[in-house]
Amino acid sequence: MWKGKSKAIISDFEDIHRIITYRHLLSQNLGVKDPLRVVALCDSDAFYAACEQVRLGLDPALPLVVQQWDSLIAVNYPARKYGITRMEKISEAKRKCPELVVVHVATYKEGEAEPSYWENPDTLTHKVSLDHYRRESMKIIQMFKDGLPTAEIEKASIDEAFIDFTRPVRDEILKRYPYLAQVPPDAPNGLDSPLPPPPPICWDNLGTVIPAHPNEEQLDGSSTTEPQEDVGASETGAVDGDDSSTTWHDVALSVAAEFMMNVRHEVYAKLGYTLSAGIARNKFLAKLTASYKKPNNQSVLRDVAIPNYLTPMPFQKIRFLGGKLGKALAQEYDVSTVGDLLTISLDEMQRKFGENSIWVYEILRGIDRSEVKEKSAVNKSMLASKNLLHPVTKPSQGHHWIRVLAAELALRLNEARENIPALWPKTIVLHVRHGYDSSRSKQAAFPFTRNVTVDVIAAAGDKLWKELVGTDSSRSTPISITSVQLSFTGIELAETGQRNIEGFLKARPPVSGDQSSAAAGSTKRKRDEREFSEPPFVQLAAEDVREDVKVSETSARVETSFVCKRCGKRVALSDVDASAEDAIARDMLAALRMEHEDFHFAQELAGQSEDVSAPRKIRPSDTPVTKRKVPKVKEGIARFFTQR
DNA sequence: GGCCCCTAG
DNA sequence: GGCTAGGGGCC
Repeated sequence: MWKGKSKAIISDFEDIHRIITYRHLLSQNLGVKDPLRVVALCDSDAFYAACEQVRLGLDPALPLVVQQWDSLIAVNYPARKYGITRMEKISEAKRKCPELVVVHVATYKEGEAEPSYWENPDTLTHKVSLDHYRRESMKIIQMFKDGLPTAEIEKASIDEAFIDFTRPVRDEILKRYPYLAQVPPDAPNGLDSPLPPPPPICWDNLGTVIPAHPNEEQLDGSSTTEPQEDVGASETGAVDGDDSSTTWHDVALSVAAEFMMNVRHEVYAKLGYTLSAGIARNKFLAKLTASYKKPNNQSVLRDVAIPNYLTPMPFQKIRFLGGKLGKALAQEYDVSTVGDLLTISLDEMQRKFGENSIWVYEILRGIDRSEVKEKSAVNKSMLASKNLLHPVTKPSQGHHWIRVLAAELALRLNEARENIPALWPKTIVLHVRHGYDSSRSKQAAFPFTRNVTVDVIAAAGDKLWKELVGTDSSRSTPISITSVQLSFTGIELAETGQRNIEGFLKARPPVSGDQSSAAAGSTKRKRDEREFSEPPFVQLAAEDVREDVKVSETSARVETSFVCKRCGKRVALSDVDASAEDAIARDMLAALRMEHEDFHFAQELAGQSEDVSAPRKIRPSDTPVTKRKVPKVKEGIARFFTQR
């Protein structure tokens, strides 16, 4: 029906045949409209597997997989030669390749300070940790930034980044071809005159150039095999027979390819990771181009090659069309390739799929206006989750997993704070999945605390848990919880009173009862190692876990209040909180103590005398999830400081 | 701001 | 399939 249109009509891709003028070249800020725009997508090959191979100092040629419980989460290329894929059982993979190197991903274990590599982690007691990969990822991104100081770099995921080469490439072109900097006096239209013909391009060692006309005979001599391990490559990155098709945009692509090649080599030399890259005129094409040839390769998509590259492409391979939208398109028109969809008019598409489908319409024609923009160095959210093979059936069993997840979040947040001390997660969210389908979540404001401990996080998590699933006594019907997720969202720099906050975070709080060290001047003291590296799990050890089971009438009631050594006041949990189960009440009291100390400390930093006002009962973590007015961000922080 | 859904690696 | 992350819609 819609099929049969096998050949793209060149006019569908008109946008790519723009004449490049002096004005284009000499303008600095044309943004996504820049006809010389060059974007790359660079990703790491089988990243998790590569991380383990590098970490263990193994030969990269060995077949290696990363295991997570019974399945695989990464398969390196040597292992793929045996037909091993992800989504496969370990036993199956080993059968296919007996000498397979199998590395289990690092896990946290109860009672341990940090994640580590265990022989036989137990899914009942461990949770996996991807920390090592996150750190390695940051190293690679940092090398991109160092090696390409004028390029825009956007980390797109743990193993890939977009790089906008437009600026460095323009600079380089002007350097190599200085005559372009001046509009010749005899140019017919001044700045709007076309640039002179571009020089011929030698694509050797710049990667694989995707042929413009794949069916035609290709030239020899422009072979573009990789210098690194890619000896077997027979790809001939043939340029079209006649050089007349070469444009200045091709020159730009070739310069970018040169830069990309250099950076990839640097990363390999310094970190040991092989990368694949795609270089094209925009993000979407760069992404599609990167997959042209892997691993350890880079490919270049010239503008002339766009129509024939795109037309036969199954559109569900395109970013954002891989899901429901792509499926809906395929079903609506009973088609599968980009070429098939080119016959659908914009009107038609918008009628069926809404205004926004202009985006799809353009993408199919190689147009993508999205910008490469640097993401802030810090993640906006932090999630720790655990699927439960043995579903939780009683609300009281939740506390244990909340603690485990809280411990991971504490570790990760404090690690992030080593670089950026004023990092503050504004909200904490608990997701709980019941059975297979339904999943619900609750969130609450997270207190701004100097020392984010497991206790503080777990106390907040417990509260959310109570609202989400209730308590043993409040529930008569059995439950079946198959997954628990605890996350921070809205992680940002605490922006108000920056200096105060810095001081607040850096200095060690006065130890209760230790009056001598209570002076605010103690900031000069070396940062106590314990402040950030105190293993959150230490407190989660045996007695705490045991506490879960021995909630009996006979055991003495846990403390629900404490007397502050500094102000002499008794600070108590609210009645509701105090009535919680022991283990939970304990967390909440610990959190309260933390906040109370913060209060004193902040007061001192602000230079107040101690006796002016006894700290009121501070209860940020007490903030209910709904209804009650949550204080504005600034007030939240400002509460800790008096104005000067 | 709170909660849900979609997408992707 | 498990563990993350980001963005958008809707009230």
